Amino acid sequence: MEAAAVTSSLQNKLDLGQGLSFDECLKIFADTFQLEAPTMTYHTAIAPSPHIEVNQNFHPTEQLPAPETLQNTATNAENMQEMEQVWEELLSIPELQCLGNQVDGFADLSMYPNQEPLTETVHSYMFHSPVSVMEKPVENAAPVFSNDFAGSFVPNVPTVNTNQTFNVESFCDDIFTLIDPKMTNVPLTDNSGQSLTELLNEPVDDIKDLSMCKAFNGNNPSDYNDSDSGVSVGTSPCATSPGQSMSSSVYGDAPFGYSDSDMDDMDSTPETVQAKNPTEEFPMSITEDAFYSLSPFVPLDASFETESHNSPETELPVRPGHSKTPFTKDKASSRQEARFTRDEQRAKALNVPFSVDTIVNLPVDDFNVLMSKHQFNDAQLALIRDIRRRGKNKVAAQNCRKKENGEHCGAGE
DNA sequence: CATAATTGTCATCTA
DNA sequence: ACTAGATGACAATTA
Repeated sequence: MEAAAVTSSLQNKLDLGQGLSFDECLKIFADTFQLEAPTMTYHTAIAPSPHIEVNQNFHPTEQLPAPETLQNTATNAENMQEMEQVWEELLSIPELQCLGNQVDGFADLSMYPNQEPLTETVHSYMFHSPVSVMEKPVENAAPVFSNDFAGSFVPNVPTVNTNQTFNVESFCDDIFTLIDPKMTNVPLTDNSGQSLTELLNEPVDDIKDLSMCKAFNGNNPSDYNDSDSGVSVGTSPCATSPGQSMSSSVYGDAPFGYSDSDMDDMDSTPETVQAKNPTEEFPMSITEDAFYSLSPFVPLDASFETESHNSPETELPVRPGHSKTPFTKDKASSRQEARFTRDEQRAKALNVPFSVDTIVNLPVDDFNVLMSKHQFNDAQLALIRDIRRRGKNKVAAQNCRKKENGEHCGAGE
């Protein structure tokens, strides 16, 4: 039984403790059903979602699927029923719940085949935060999400033609190209190199974008509440009620596994997936996640691979004050990135549309202009200042230590 | 498990 | 008054 084969294959991997990415699962699918992974069409294989062409070259008028697409479509149709069965089995596996979310994301999309902004969002974002897609009230999915996002952080993001084939491998490649600084020369979010004008022109200046963070923050209020300096964040309207809102469903299933220990608070109420205030009705801002997803400091590849793990301690550090162990031993190699991710996370929590690097390295004048340009709330301002202060102090400390070592070497040795 | 080294952060001072 | 830099101290983590 192929269904059983797939299920057991995935389950086996999970049992082995391997990170199982969505991509990987799909490949298992493709292998089992003898599909050509590169041209596997999601709309028949998984859900009646539109074809999505993840191609850097977007051809708005190109509606006809490639020949191989049709072929695979037929092939998939033959296996569709069986695959549905597989999915049911797979979704019965707790570790693969995220797949269900992601598929649901596809399904949701399929319901709105013409919502290009949304599919555009999916293209660059869905795999990183399936829950957001899943839970996003598509009816309310204002184009502002994806539009702002695309315009803000991924100016080169290809527009998705919903009638085209979804190319699995190219999709993944593109995704990683987009999110992995190692695979792209484009500093997508590390806008430290950008001119102030460029930064200011970023359409992330709408306070709505910022408010949308509340959906995300909601599930992680302590995230910004735990500012190391203890400054500020308490004033955030986002930090209303710790332990509430979207909670672990987001972090647990979120490919990026924002399972910072800061989120411990929420673990007690994993089912509390609800907004605390009107602004939180926005499940998540594309901007924020996209931003951090693309952050050069986020170990995306690692987190992506472990997205299905749901292990709260597999990702990201904790602030020193926390008693929890921020890192597992296998994460040691990514300590540096994860360290930086702390502030990235905080910024993410408050939907600060700039990279930590930008915040830290921007000249005072430019920084002030930037702050005035974007209408940040108190919490965001405080956080940004903290990030800037910490970032600068970190550099200063490093310099100081270098200097100390140099002096010691020069004088004593 | 204990220890030293490393690193990030905070507090404080100075320019 | 504000910011940046320097530095000591502390805590967390790693080797």
